[in-house]
Amino acid sequence: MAKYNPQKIEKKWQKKWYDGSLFKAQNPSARSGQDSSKKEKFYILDEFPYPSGDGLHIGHCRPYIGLDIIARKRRMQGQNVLFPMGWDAFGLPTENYAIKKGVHPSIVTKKNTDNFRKQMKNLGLSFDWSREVNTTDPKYYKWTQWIFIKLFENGLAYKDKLAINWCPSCKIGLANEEVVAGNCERCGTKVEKREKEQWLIKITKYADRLINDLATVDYQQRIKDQQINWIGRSEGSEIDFSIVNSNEKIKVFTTRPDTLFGCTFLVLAPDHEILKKIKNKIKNWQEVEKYINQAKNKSDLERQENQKDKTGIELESIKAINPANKERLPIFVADYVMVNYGTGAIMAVPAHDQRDLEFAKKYNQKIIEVIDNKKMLLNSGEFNGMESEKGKIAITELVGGKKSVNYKLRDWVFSRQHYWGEPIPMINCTACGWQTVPEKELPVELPKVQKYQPTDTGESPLSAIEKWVNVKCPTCKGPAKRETDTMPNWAGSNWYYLAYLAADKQGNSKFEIRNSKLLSYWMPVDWYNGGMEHTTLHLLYSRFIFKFLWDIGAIPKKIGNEPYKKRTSHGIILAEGGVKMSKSKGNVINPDDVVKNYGGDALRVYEMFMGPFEQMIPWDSKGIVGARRFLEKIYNLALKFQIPNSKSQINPKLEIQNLLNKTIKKVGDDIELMKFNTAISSLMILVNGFYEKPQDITKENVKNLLILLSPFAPHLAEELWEKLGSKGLCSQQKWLKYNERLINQEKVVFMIQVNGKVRDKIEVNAGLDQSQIEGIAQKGLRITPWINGKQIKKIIFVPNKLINIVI
RNA sequence: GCCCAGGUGGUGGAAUGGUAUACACGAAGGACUUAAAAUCCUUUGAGCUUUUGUUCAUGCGGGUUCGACUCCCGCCCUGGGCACCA
Repeated sequence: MAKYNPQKIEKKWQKKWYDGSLFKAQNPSARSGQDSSKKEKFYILDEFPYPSGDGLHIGHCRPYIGLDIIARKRRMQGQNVLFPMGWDAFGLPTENYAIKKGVHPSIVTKKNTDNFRKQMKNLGLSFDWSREVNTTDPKYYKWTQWIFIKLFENGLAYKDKLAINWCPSCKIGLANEEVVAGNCERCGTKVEKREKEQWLIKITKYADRLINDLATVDYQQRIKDQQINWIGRSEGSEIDFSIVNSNEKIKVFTTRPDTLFGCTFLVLAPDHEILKKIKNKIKNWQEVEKYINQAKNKSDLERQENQKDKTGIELESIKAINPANKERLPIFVADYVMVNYGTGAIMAVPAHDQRDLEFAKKYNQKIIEVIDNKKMLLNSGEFNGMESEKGKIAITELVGGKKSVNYKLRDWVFSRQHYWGEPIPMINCTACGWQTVPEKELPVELPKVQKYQPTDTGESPLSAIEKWVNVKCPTCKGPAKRETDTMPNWAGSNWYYLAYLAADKQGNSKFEIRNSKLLSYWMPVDWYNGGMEHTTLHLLYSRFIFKFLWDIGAIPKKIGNEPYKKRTSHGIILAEGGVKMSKSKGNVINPDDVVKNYGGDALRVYEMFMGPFEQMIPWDSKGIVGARRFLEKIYNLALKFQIPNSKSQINPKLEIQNLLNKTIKKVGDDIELMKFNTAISSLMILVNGFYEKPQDITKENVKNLLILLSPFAPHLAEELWEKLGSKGLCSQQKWLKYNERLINQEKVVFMIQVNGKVRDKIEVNAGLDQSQIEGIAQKGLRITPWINGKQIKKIIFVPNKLINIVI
């Protein structure tokens, strides 16, 4: 008997599938002529990877395989499936490699994407390769630039000088999102603060919509929670505090205006602008200034470390007035108050705020309780006895404050001082100011440079190319200069799900983001899967950009303003022992090796079987052996039916039918729930069942097994389908429907419990009623000792399942 | 500190109110073999028991229920996210 040889089988079928464009999604125009059956569209998407030089990671494979299973099943169910793949190819590692080796980044990118594509094909992933996109292709980034222009035209892109997070190693400005615990997300170097002119995008303007519209989409709750948390909306009041003998006022933001009577001092952030205005009135200004300078030099990390030991300094000879009770309040400067949140000043209520309490104790400030344990106000003048929740409005009104909303979300820093990114399509004219590059001149292509490394001054390497930098102002034709900063990695991934709709390897130049026919047909994405680490970055950014495009009419209104109908997340794969895989630890598993040793199908089955899809899970080099064994078992089973005269039996055995129908239901349901591990387990049970009753199974049974197997191990299914002499391709067969009648067994095992403990089991015909079961149950020899001489209080009956005698 | 997800055999895990430990890995014993690998068969939560059985066990402590891994309350621990956010 021939042996299962995945290496040979897999190459053969991959060639058939990809050469035959089997997974090509049909655009509406192409369909109208020939396909009158009107298939339902299904757009399923996984995040496109950054094509690094290390090649495909074993962890990448898990989401791709999972979604491939869903895509393959939906195709078999007759849907017009769009399952595309592309490359998010701008980025630092490629640039760093280019700097080191002196090779142009586009050549490195080409090499890497070729490798990724090959690796993906080795897994039999059913991507529509005719729609492959690459963010570094000028035809692609023309539209990334176009979106920027639209943002600028609509007042959502602006330039501002601000203290940015600066990585001294990468020589690059970082968004808040790219700073992890005070360090650069990429290289781990301690981040510094540096003032720089930067482009910013007003994502904060969309903060409320980004929260509220989550109610309209089907995202895993943990994803919604994390986004809401990140945006950090909090409602409160803004209240003005006058300063004695001054016209200046200190505005504070508080979520607890009900505690205003308990406010015993104010605290300003060290860089609060009012300090400059009132410094003449501050007796100890020299000391205060010294404190301010110290605070400025503290890094974010140092501030975090000093959380418990709060420092501050009182402004001597100056007092504020509590607008509620007219008490005179001391004013402090302390670095536990942030300048960029709220108003940069707080009213301290030490009785009801932990941080204020710590500070008050250290600097001997009064502590006044204003809320009792029944959440009623006290020590609050006319408001005593009022519910604190009502007091929020009442006290805000009393002092002439107004309702206010604050967010943790910041505007999005959009400038990078690097070569390998999309040039920002802006021109600065001394006479006219910032101008957009005219649309017909897009894309602004990256010019060729000699050196790719960023400059020590922090300017982009593009700034050195005078010929490119100096241009005519599009408005007045006077001398002007191009923007030399490039866009962050996130720019190209903002809209890539739209790029797949029109992308076509041959006709890429005709690519048009505003194709309403394609948008109307394909959007929104029906199912989007990606990593949890992108929840607050890419996922939020791309939702924002889609809403913006919708607002300006680039997206047909009827589609709605959410790009993704459903969002799921996969868990990462850890190394054996539960630690992260990393090159430095030498514990990285290479998918190429696994494919070589066990086959692509075995890798697919193992990665899906290893545990719940959304859960983090360690790799187990022994686990893959089980997957391989399972496939060999199927191979050997199916070969028995190669004998040409093996005829299908007309009346297959009922038990096998029952098992098969149960499996059809279980596999189908589980795929939709991404419970791939239990789907495979049920396939194993089916195969084990076939092995136990070889005389009862038919060729038809085995063919059904192959159809169910095909999304998981498509190569093997295809090969055996052919070997059984079946027509067509297995992956193009109709998905199986189960027969409800055949799922229900004729005989059921009935549990007999006494006081909730199982004391006996009986096999009876299905559908017996309570009195019939009671009769059988009480006669049972095993039961009698338990109920003998006892009073039966109650009998619980669950049809076809159990009877519980309570004594 | 706040938000989220978890805690089940030697291991990955299954079971969402009704037979706890499916499925797989590993281990032990056996068959085949000159031998090994592969394959196949048997056993495999712990205890008591010759068997029949029976008791205990899903992080800990309570509760609801005829019945709880599952629901509720209070803890402990692990992982992820956020964090002087007023």
